Amino acid sequence: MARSEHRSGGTLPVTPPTLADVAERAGVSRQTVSNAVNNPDLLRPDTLERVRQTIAELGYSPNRAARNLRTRTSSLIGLRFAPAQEGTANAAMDRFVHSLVEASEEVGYHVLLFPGDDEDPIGGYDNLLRSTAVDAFVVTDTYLGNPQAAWLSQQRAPFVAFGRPWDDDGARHVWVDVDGAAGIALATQHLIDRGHTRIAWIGWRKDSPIGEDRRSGWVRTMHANGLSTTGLASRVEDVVHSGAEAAAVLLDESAPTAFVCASDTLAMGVLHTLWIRQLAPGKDIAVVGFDDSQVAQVYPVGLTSVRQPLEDVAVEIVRTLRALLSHQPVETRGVLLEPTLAIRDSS
Amino acid sequence: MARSEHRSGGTLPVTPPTLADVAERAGVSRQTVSNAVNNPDLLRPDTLERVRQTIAELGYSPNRAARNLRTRTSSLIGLRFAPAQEGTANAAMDRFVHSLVEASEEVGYHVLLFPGDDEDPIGGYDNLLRSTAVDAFVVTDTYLGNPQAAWLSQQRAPFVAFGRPWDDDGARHVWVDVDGAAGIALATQHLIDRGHTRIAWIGWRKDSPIGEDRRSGWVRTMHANGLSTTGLASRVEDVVHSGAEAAAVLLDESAPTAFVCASDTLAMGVLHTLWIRQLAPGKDIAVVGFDDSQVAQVYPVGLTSVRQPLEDVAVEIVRTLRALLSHQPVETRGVLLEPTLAIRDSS
DNA sequence: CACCTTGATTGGATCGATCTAGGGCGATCG
DNA sequence: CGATCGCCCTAGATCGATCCAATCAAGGTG
Repeated sequence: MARSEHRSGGTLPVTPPTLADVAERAGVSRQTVSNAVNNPDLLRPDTLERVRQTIAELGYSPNRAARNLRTRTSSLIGLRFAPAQEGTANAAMDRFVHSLVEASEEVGYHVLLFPGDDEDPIGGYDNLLRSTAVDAFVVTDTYLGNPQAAWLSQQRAPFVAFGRPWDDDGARHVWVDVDGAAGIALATQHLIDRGHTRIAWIGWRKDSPIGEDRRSGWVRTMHANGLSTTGLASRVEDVVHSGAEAAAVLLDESAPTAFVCASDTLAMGVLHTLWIRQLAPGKDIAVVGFDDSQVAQVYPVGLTSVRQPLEDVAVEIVRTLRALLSHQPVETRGVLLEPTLAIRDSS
Repeated sequence: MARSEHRSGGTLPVTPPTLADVAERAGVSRQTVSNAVNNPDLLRPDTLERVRQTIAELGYSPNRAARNLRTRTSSLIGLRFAPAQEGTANAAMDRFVHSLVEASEEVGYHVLLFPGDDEDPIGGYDNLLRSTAVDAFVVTDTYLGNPQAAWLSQQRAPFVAFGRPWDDDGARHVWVDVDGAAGIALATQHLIDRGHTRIAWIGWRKDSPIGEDRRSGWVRTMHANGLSTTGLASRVEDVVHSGAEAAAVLLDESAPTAFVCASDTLAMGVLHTLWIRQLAPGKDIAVVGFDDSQVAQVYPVGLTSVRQPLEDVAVEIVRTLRALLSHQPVETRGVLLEPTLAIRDSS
């Protein structure tokens, strides 16, 4: 069975070299080459060296499809990719995806993106699962009572969620999340340390568990420092002008000297109100946002913001996925990571 | 050869049904089932119906790995994913990736992300190519004289670039790009229509071909309207404070009434200077940015910005990729798309 | 009626890797 | 000294789909 000749180090041959090519050239069997790649310990050192050299000469790399077929794995992690919403400052996805790609690469996995369809939220998952196109999923939107986590659990599909199963106590899946309350507590304490006592909260509507969680960090820290929260909180939609309006009302009614916000979007609204009223952020009134978005970073004054450790989240998720996929017992059902505070001139 | 029974519509079976399972149950050969999936026209209508029903009953979906192995394709498009740089407003990647994922899905492709390594820019490409893990690539960073495009061309690897081969006239690859000059021309004309005559340009350093291209749109439009550009241009680094400094200098020396910037990042710098000088954006001085980033959208005043038609870019790229992969002759080597202007209160 | 064409379907071979069982060989042991 | 063990390696079978060549039935032609 003569194969086309392979040029070494030049352009890619029309058909890349196969395991059999390497085996023939190195004078060993196919299985030995396979072992050289996957179980080097099984080979005698000199054989290993010889095979490795041949692999290098031919520029051989195992054919993914063949390997996937035989091992019933794909080394792919599926991720439904939703873009940042227009008109908001929410930019977590971008950084998270990058972190996930990096962390996956470290352990030999790649990230496969697929689009989301709000009308058929599990369609994309189902297709990939049925065709065994991916080994596992990372689910990022567990908060809205989405059926994905439950559905995947039911299918026995391996997945890790970024986000706690807020509304489902019975959820049995594994998750990684960032402690938003701790982040807001950090921000609140930071403001208190700067001498503020009347610190207002502008958060999301009450039906958002994430929003309520973050809010609790503010309440907790205020009370722990003997400060009152009455009349200092507002719950609105996550859009700029809502933040602006809320800030205006709070300034009029309660005269706070600082604002802690559930998002950078809301913080931008606060900054807008300050600008209108000729109040200097950071000097007259302090403002803190959440997510350390690009907006927070490039806003002229610099917006202090709670920064999620997305790199660590990604690493933790990949670590957990590996454990799941190798059928090791996963010790903890959930992991909660601590955010940090990116301090800028607005506080 | 008895197989485990498959429950219909319940949890996924331990091993999903195969083509052979469907064939046996429908009382036809494997090839007929394959044809029902891939070449329905070959089947007699009643046979097709019967096979389709069986496929539905079993919840059969072709195994990707097997198909990939046999057809030597993967239906995957590789994309090197670099996150937005911290401290800039550049957010094109996020939206572009989403558009690409959507456009790919439409034609049965998925997007595979892999990390970039500045020290070994072709490493990721090489691995995926050798292991035939992807069918093609989308290359997004052609501008920096990166060796990727040339290397991929040499390897005969199918790819489409998002971005013109600025510095390589001999480049023979296919590309899709957005006409930045036209976008800036649009912005400039918009300002002229508003009555501005002294319109300043703040762009990137001269060694950026993209920056020079965008600048040419400003020059062209100014001259076409009989307006002078002398003393009204500045070239700086793409960071906020450089934009702020440039704006300050220009205001002092040339008293422009409007600024057109090569990026939203620079525009934010301009807005900062205006804020310091108590000048109202949109009233006293007009400002236009580039990229329609989240920053432009949530900045309190609302930053007018040139918006790249990334959805169209993605569609065009996928269309071109399909042509490449089906070995159809690609009629045009490059496609240039027109941006639009997102008009907000800053102008 | 023999011969050819067309349409619908089939069975074996194949893609390139890994799994499984087993073979060769030298070292160790009773 | 033969049996046994472990190490290193090999050959055939296999994963699940598609390619290819061949078969069969039905219809048209001379």
